[in-house]
Amino acid sequence: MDQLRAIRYFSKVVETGSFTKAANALNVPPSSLSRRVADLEKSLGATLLKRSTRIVKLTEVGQIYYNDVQQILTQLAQSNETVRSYQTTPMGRLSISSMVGFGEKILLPLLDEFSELYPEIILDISLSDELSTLGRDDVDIAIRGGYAPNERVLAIKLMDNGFIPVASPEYIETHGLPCNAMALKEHNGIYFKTPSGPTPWLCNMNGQWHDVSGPAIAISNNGTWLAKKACSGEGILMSTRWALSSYIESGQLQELKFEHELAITQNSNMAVYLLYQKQRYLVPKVKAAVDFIVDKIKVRYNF
Amino acid sequence: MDQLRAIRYFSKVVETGSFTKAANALNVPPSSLSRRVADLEKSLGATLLKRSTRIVKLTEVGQIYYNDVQQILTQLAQSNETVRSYQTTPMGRLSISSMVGFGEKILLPLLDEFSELYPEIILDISLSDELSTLGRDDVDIAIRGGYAPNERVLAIKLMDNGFIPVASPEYIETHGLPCNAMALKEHNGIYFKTPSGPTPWLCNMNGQWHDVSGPAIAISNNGTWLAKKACSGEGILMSTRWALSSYIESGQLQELKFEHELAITQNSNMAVYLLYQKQRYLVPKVKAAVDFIVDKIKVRYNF
DNA sequence: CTCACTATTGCTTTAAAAGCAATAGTGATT
DNA sequence: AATCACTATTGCTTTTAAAGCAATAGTGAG
Repeated sequence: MDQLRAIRYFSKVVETGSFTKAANALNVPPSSLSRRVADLEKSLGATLLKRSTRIVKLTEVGQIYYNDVQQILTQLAQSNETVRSYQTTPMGRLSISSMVGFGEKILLPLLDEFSELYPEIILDISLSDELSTLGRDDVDIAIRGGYAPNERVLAIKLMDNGFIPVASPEYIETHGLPCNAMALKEHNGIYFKTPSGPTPWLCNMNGQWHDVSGPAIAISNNGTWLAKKACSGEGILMSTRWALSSYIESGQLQELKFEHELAITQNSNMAVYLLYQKQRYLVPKVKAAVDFIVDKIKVRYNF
Repeated sequence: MDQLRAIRYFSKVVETGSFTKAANALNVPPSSLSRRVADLEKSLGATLLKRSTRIVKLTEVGQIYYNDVQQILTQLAQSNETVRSYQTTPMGRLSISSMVGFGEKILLPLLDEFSELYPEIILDISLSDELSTLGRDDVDIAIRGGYAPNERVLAIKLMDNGFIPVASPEYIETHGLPCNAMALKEHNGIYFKTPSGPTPWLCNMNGQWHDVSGPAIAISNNGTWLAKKACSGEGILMSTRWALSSYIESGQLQELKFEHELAITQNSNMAVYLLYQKQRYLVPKVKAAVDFIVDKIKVRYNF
């Protein structure tokens, strides 16, 4: 018996919920599916599917087996692809997931260049601040703010992700320059929001953490909109240096510096990481993209 | 093409290093192997094996593919077994690996009872202090001193693994009771050896670690032998409480207590863990053994 | 209670491995 | 350097297993 084929048939039946539909999807007669699945069940000595003419559903073991087998199928597919594409030119669909802000501001412009260099790679970009697992999901490369990845995943630090406070010159003129971190409590706050909530203004003075957040006038997970608000003098904003650098350079915003540095979390080593599955680095398209992104960002942003 | 069969053929060829030997092992003509492996290579578009009439060896991709595929085969075999044995009585070969000392002193007596309870389970016990990976190796259950397992492996704490210093009454009479930890430096030392070397006597005094090891008169990885030496008054021994408790109870050895506790590593939370692969808990024999061991040890040793 | 749809089964056809014998190539040995 | 022994491969036939088709039996909805 070709167990692999039987498993594929079985999976399709589970996914479509019907032998007939699965048969159409696979372009084989329903009788084949029926027979192969029956073979599989016989060889396992267990009933995987509870069938009636109207409805097909998984048994308890069937559910367990389906889950296991799904993982095995993807692993096998990946191994096959690794070998197939080994020492060939980079090509095919490359799926990249990135944090929204970083994606819009830095990654997408970079990938435009990348596409010119490797026209045979079809990019599939998802921007989201929710963290994807990078295991089950078919994401080749993920870019995330500093969190610890698991052992199968390799993480490369792309750049710092420290937050800095800024305000427009107009705002400072009107409201005065805060003389120290504590004074921020009296200022209008524009807050960046992560999936785990708005980021407070924190300050570490002599080993003690203080929350120096001022009254909020705007909260969003969209950095650009917040930066606009800051530019028009509505308040003080804390965001990442890379998100703000263009505004600072043009003079629209200016960095506020204090004796005691500000932060948005007590966890100090915040950074942007590029993540990929170690074994997938052998796939040319993945290797090409990882190398390209890491290299360009090293050159352009880590002055 | 039956890819699974092709992969099995391929693997056998790799393992035996020869098409002919593999063919004998599998009871099929060599031509079948040759053809199936060729099919596989064609479908992958890569050469997996470098053949000459005398020698067969893996190419670079072949090596990668072989490693990947090995894992997939074991996973599939395990999934199959899970289903096959689902809700049947515990039976079959159960492979357990344990630290030597713990195995001899605690586990094996326990497993004698287990065998009576589940006569259909054939036990396969390996005692070793080297740590096995529990992934590739076909070990169902492993018992190890506190180290962090990976995500797929579940760890259950069986008992503490703290080391205590002991000496025989005769030794104390002859050499005097050490008045504090520092005084140990003047005493004869009997040292337990782990794979990473002999275990020193360490003492944390006011946040500072001191090595208070005395001159060694015996070093071994065999706890029983060391305990005998300690009983005959040759020196002071540090070993685990569970290894020494019987001697202490009989009065052959007595525990030395100090103001500042002794240890053999700066890492404090030493413990004995039972490890198993999460998904394998569904296999009755594994579940039976895990439940049995954890339960018995909870009842008997965690007073 | 009937109808429509579905999974299954018996039978035939088709495809793909197994099996066997012969061939060609390679590395060690003399 | 030439032969020898052994091995992987290939051509061909046989065997096996899956595909394909048509007919059947069973079940849930209306």
